[in-house]
Amino acid sequence: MRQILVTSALPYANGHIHLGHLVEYIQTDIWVRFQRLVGNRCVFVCADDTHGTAISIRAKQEGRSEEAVIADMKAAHERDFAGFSVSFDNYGSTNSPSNRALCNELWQKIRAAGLVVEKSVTQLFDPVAKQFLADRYVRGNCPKCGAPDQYGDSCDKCGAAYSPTDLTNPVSALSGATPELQSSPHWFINTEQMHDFLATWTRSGALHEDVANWLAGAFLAEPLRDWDVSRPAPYFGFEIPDAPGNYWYVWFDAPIGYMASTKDWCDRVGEKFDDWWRSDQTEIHHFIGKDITYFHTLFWPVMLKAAGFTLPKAVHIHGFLTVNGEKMSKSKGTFIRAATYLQSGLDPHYLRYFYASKLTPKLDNLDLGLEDFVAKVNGDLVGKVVNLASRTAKFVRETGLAAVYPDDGGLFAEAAAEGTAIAEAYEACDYNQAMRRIMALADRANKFVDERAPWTLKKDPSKAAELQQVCTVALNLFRQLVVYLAPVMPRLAEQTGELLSSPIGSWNETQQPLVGTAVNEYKHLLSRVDMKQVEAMVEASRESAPSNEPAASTPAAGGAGTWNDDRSALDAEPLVADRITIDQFTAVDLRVARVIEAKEVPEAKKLLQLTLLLGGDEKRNVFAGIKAAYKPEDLVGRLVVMVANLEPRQMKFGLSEGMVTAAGPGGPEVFLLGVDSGAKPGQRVH
RNA sequence: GGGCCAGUAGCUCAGUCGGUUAGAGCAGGGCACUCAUAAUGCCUUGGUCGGGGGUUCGAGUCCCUCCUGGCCUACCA
Repeated sequence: MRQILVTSALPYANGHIHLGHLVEYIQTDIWVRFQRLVGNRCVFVCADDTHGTAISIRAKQEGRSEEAVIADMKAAHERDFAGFSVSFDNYGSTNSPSNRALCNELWQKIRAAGLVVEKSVTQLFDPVAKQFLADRYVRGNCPKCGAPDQYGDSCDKCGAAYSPTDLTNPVSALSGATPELQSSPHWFINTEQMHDFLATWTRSGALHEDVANWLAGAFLAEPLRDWDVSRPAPYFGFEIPDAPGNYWYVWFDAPIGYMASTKDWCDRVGEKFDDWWRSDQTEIHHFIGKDITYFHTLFWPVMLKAAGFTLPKAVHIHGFLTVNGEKMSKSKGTFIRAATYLQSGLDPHYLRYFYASKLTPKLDNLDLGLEDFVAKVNGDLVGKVVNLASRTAKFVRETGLAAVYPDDGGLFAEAAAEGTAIAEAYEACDYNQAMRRIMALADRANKFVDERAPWTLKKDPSKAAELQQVCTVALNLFRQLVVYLAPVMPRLAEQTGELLSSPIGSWNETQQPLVGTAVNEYKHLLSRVDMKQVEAMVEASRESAPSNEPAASTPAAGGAGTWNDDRSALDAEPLVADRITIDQFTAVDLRVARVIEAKEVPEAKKLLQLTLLLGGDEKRNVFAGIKAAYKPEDLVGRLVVMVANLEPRQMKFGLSEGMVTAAGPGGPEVFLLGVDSGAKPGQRVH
């Protein structure tokens, strides 16, 4: 029996769980349930990731404490996970006493190992908010192209990367004050000392070959840079004991949260922590998304190694979720929260099955095609698997299963033998292959029922024994499939246990037929999905109507009159605290303009070239970064709002004489400002 | 610009070490069945394996090159 500790990445306490997150939790939970089913000791822990600047800012905006914010989010996360049958043994928080204690312990050991170095860092400091500013909380003019209101790390307009101290006219997004340069001590972990260890560990089999190759090329080919793990006060996190006024950076304490959650579980159930994190007997498996690969494959192993803990046996990395082949989109309604799915009435296990049918050990993105989803659930689960019980159970309602397992031509034995390959596929996270094999078995079982036609036997009382035999075989083949599917469809396994009067609790039950038990009345085990349910869920997730349609015509799931507007957009671009005068506003000459020409700029990735008419022959040539969101032909003729007195800017493709106004985060999600009908080109916006 | 990955049927994808006539599921077409949730079974249409070149007795598979898409990285506006 193996002893296995499994983690999923800690969701950040600043947002709700959505279908993208669920890829990971479902992938992990299936693996965990599989391990338990085959008889391994498998403990699954997770926690909320609670620290960092984003939480503080949100708390401030909402006028309550950080603790209050994270408590609410934790409760919401746990509800969502429970709704999708994610079977954590413990769900903790990085803001816990156990995590603080473990952070201290690791820190001391990493220091003792000689890996900690102190260096002075010069950063922008907000004199009003009295804190240092992370890159994204500094806005200013791009040092390269001069574009206004850019983040401190890179420019949306020209893509230039720079440091926040390079911005011209920098402004704090927190207070609107002009930040000042200020130095402060920071503590770093010198990962370069562990270079050789990492070179070996990344090739130890813990990582997919592609990942090891990427690390070798992108990081390990040259000396590793020191990793800055401290932040000066104020910061929502744990204060570093031997560096008062400084806090551990969220990515230092977050992975330690895996350990803290394990510790909490140990304390609760009477286990020893060292058996799980300081033991050769325990395999540690992390499941993560590819976006956080290097934290888990470089820094984390270094921390564990330096502090003398067990290294991960494997880090399983998955890709991102797309919906209908595209990035999840709030405007298209494909940014679907876990809670919205649950409220829609769709069975959460359907999503588990769908993800399982798509998941492989590769890092590829996974697409949730909504039509595909409906077809798979209805075709595979209802049409093939559950159909076996549905078409035979009632014939043995009175007799129960035969006392001796009849001759089935070797079907059960063949399917039992297939168990090895299915188990290997689960173990390797190749659920796609496991599902394919299971469905192939379902096909064979349905064929058997078709050939033996129990409905014909039913008509001839002298064939009652044969009828019972045929149904005993069919129901055993069904039950075998359900056991194979149990890691994915735990609820179905329970229901099947009730139907056949014998609970399912072990993988071994696929190897031995069930005989002589009572068969209870058949009730639908799963119901078909109607595309309309899915469409309703998408509608409930849609945040802003794509056209001028009033939002009120599409009430959200919460009922009429609710608009379901969360604050995610605000969080992405915090309100500017700095007030302006009316004069400053009127300095911006906003005008209604008609797009009279729009064309592609072939060499440009993001730009369209627009000719805007302000009336008469007053025209402006404007380059707009909206190529991913609009087609030129859809723009010609429409009215937009432009900044008419913006300093003209020489761009690679020509002179840009203004700017069209739009909302949205960028890329395909750009929404041009329009005006209500009646407005005329040239009119000023007041 | 540099690097990495991918491209196989309408869709989603298998395809081992280079080895027979390139497979599956879904979708499409036909037939059967009527127990089952319009479920199931049988038959069937559909591919220049992104293009081109090369190595080889033999290439979806190996090499070169080009095209397309994605990711990483650098730069330009």
